[in-house]
Amino acid sequence: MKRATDPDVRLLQATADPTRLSILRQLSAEGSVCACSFSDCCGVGQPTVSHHLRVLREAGWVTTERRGTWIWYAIRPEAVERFRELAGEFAPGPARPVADLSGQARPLPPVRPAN
Amino acid sequence: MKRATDPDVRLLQATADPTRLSILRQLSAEGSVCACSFSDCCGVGQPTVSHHLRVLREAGWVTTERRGTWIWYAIRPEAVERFRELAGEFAPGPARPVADLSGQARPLPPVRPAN
DNA sequence: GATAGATATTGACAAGTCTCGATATTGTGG
DNA sequence: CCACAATATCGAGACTTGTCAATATCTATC
Repeated sequence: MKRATDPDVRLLQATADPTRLSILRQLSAEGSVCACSFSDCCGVGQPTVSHHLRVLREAGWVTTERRGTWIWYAIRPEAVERFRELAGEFAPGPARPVADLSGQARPLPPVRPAN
Repeated sequence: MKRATDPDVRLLQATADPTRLSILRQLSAEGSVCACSFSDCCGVGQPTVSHHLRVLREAGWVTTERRGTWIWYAIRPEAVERFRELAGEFAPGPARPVADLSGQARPLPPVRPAN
């Protein structure tokens, strides 16, 4: 997989892992969570948790706040907002052209017929 | 990456690629698109497009309809719905506990203090 | 049936990802 | 300064993914 440069792809890529999805869900439910709380919830070791938290941070999903020895993670509202914009972008498509063309022997040729 | 079994993760994983995101956007904009239209829009070869369309199909994102020699792809409404549910699940967190604890010398110990 | 066009599959390779053990870093308290 | 706890980084191994060239499959038309 080529490393994604598009911020949207990075945001999506960061959600596309079971461990990170669990982390995001826990953060969504509890608001702010100490890094140490993830170690067992996800069934992976501490370095792995740290790695996933870094991925989430670099994708813009979370912020950190150091408090003494431990570090609290929280979801960034901007990330949630952007993700919802993406969700709003996706649609089954306008006016279902397939149905519109069902009476014809063949649909209209595609925008760019071939290569 | 261990192959994802969770349907939600598969749905998210399918979006986490530049080519597939382009495909989903084009489908969202145009409704139903012939497979041959993707070859050039994404700057990849025909087998690669076919591969990505398969990933999207197996993740539940798209359906296909054969019409003569070519095949039309369209986004499944169920996928959009599920994706939006996921988007609604994510939140910056309830009541911002971090701020609530800012006056204390130390925050309350995490739910599960350590390993 | 033979031919041509559109799409799918196969096989291979480079590159990325997830995971862990070991180690380094940072902050706290004696 | 020293020991301890929490977190991050490093290096390596197993696995997955994206891409392509070559080939196969399927459909329409002659």
